Amino acid sequence: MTTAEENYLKAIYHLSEDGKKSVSTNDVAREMKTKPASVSDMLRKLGEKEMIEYRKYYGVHITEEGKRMALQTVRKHRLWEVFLVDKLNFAWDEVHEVAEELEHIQSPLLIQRLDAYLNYPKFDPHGDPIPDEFGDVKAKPRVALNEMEIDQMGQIVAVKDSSAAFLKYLDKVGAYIGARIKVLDKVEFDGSIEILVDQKKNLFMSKEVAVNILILQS
Amino acid sequence: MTTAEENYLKAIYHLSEDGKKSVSTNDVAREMKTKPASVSDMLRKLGEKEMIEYRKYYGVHITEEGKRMALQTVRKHRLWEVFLVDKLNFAWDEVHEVAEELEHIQSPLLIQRLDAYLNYPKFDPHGDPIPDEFGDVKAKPRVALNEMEIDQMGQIVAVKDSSAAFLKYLDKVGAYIGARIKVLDKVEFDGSIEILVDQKKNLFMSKEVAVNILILQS
DNA sequence: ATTATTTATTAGTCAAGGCTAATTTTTTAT
DNA sequence: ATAAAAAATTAGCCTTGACTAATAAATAAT
Repeated sequence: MTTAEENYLKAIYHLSEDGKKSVSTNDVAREMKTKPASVSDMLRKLGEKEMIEYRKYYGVHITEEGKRMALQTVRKHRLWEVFLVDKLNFAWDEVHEVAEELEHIQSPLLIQRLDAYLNYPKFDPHGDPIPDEFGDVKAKPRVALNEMEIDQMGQIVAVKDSSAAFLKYLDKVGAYIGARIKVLDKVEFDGSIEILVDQKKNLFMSKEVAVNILILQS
Repeated sequence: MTTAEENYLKAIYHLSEDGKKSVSTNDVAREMKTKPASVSDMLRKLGEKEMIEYRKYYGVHITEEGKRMALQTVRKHRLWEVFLVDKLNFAWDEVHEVAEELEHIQSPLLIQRLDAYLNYPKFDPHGDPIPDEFGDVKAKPRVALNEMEIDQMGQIVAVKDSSAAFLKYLDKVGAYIGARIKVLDKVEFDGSIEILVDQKKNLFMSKEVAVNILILQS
């Protein structure tokens, strides 16, 4: 698998995640920032390698093998993101580009060792679950609070920014890991959000705060 | 700079290190495991970019700018090697291939952070000095004991294998960091070596031991 | 000094991955 | 049901970095 193939497969995998049965050439082109003509070519190749089922003019469907490969790449990407944030003190929103390069390093041993070194993390800094070496994802995905809709409920399970200042702020306003929350209102204009904490306390916060709070939805 | 260009430049840099004024096309081809025809092509390109001075049929000479670039790649390579050994518990002789890939990740910030995280190491696990961010190499190179010639002298400055077992062995035989040594004899057949420690104690060791002892030559 | 040999370069090809332009197929709208 | 629009594919070209075969230049040997 070349780097380009890995990237296409990952894109196709992500595009199929949202329950979509088949992914169109244009979808892939948009995601990959390439032209549809280039995509057609690559789909033919990935089809021949049986990473996808490719029926001309009808989009693609990822195969089990393709999914396995894509999940390996996703695993590597997310492990590197954890490394960058936990060990090298990158901010959670600074890591994507670099991880996009690091994920293509070919060394199963490296990933195994990295995983152990990071203490087998289950989530990346954005709250997305990290597949295990077999491509299995056990953990339920977390979502940033700002991405939730009105009336949705869940539980605060983690924060992205663990700076002292941020934790202090959370403590002050009465938000804590484990708190059950419900979205009461969202302001379209600035992305600020109002939530109900533990069915008793109303809490209004800016988008800047909300993006850093991870929710396990229920 | 592409990955290929970086690799060629690094090869040319290494080949010019041994005081050679100019490096031949064949030299580069051998080092890069490519054919001379491919090298000619790349030399023309690197010449146009003024990374090297290229006179057809007369080999190349690296420019200051080329040296600067090559040293950046060397720096990245060696920092990653330290990471792999110090943090991920790779053995010093297992890291080269992976570092060869990692060195091409493009992110100055990453390298800066990695350097800090590793505590600004001055040497890689093979004893080679790590250039600073400006390409300056202050430290004198170290050499593995097995690479020294008869009658050469120096001082033990580090070990590559820092396992308890190895350190215990060194202690037992009376070798220690700081000891002054002189090579008395080398056995061609198995690479074993006999040294004089602190001008008084003869010590015979296998190649397996010698490769793990780093000497600052004098 | 001329030939032989070695070394290096050019010419032409290939695969990967991108592109544009032209064409074909599918979908949508009348 | 057919025409128009949208989507996808093919054809043909480009660049990078390899290769082989053919040629040219430099060096070595007689």
